[in-house]
Amino acid sequence: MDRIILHIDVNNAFLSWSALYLLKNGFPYDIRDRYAVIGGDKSKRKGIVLAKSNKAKKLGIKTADTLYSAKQKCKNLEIYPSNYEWYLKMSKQLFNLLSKYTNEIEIFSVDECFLDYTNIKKLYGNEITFAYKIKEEIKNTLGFTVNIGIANNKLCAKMASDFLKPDNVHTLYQNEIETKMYPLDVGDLFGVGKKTKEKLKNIKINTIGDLANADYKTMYRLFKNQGVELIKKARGIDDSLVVYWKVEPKGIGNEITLKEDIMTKEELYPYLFSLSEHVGLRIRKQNKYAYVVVVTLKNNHFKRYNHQRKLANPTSSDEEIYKIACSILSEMWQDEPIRLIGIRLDKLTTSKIRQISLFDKDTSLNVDVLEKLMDEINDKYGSQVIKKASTDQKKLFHKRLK
DNA sequence: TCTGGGGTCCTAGGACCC
DNA sequence: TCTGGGGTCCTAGGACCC
Repeated sequence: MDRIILHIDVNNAFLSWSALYLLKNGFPYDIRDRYAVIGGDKSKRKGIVLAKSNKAKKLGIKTADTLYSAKQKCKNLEIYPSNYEWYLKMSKQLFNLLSKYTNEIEIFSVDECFLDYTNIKKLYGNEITFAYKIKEEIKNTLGFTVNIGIANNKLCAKMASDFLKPDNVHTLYQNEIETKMYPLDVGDLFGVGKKTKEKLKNIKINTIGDLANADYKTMYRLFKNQGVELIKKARGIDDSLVVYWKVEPKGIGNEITLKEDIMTKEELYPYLFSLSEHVGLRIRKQNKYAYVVVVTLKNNHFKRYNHQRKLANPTSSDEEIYKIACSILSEMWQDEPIRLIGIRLDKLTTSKIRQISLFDKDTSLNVDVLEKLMDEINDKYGSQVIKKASTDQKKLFHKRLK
């Protein structure tokens, strides 16, 4: 049976949500009807467009444009600040509304999600009718519009929700891929960014259809495995599941653009310290520890580079993170003006204990740890090593460890 | 008045072990 | 003295997404 997947995407999320916030607080008009953008703080050197109204979009203003260039495109552009706390609230309201119908929802970002309709179709009927119904429900109860894409997999549902905006429902079923998707510019394909698009255009691949029919050998030569994946995507093939349980983050990072470029290592230490506190707090909130600390720098030419260090024992301590970060910074220091600095914790684990010596007498070993240890041994030496042991043998093993 | 911050995934090369 | 390859781990960097 074909799957039915919906992708729900808030139209101009940050701008729509800010519009609602302003209206709620007595603002005289709806910024969705103006030449308006949500912008970063210029005084902090973050002057870029985060979201734009449809009117502003029509003048060619794009997300991530500098506010300067956005104003070049529209002299009387209105710029409003972002309000992340409010955005999170609105986001939560949206997902709560949708979870009335099913819990098979995958939250993809603050303003979009996938919904697996396959199993609830018998409850709610035709998916197109359902999509229109919840689109209206969202508009009437929450006050903002969404686009909904309907397809037989996540990739096509996402592509479909990107068709004509705003406030629309589109389908992109298997049998519509050639007519609806093949004519699109190859850069419109999810997963094809600026660089890949350029490379593709160089070999005369201009549309998604061109990519779908591209020569495997050529694609492999130029893009390796990614090339083969790209062809599959262009043909609308995607087997990935709607993952509706809470996804554990793989890493935790914070970075900051400095008010001015900084020339010396020593001046960066205070920033490194406060970043350590930030990521430390976040990782402890999740009861996790990190095996890897990464320091990222961006120089005044916007070149980014990073160094990392793997730890023997994972950590969640501010001081430890800070010390390691300082040491990494020294190692990577190139004596050039620095615009941005960041710390990231990677390879997260829920357990602080990594290695247990089999002959260590005073390990406070519990079953969880034993299981983890077994997993590690199995991973390393092949699954049969421990699987074959009987339960009794396992107990014996456990006892010996004690 | 130049150009954010949070992520994920992939690749390539070197070290190291068997 | 000479010569493998397979596998894993680690690091750096790149591309992409919202």
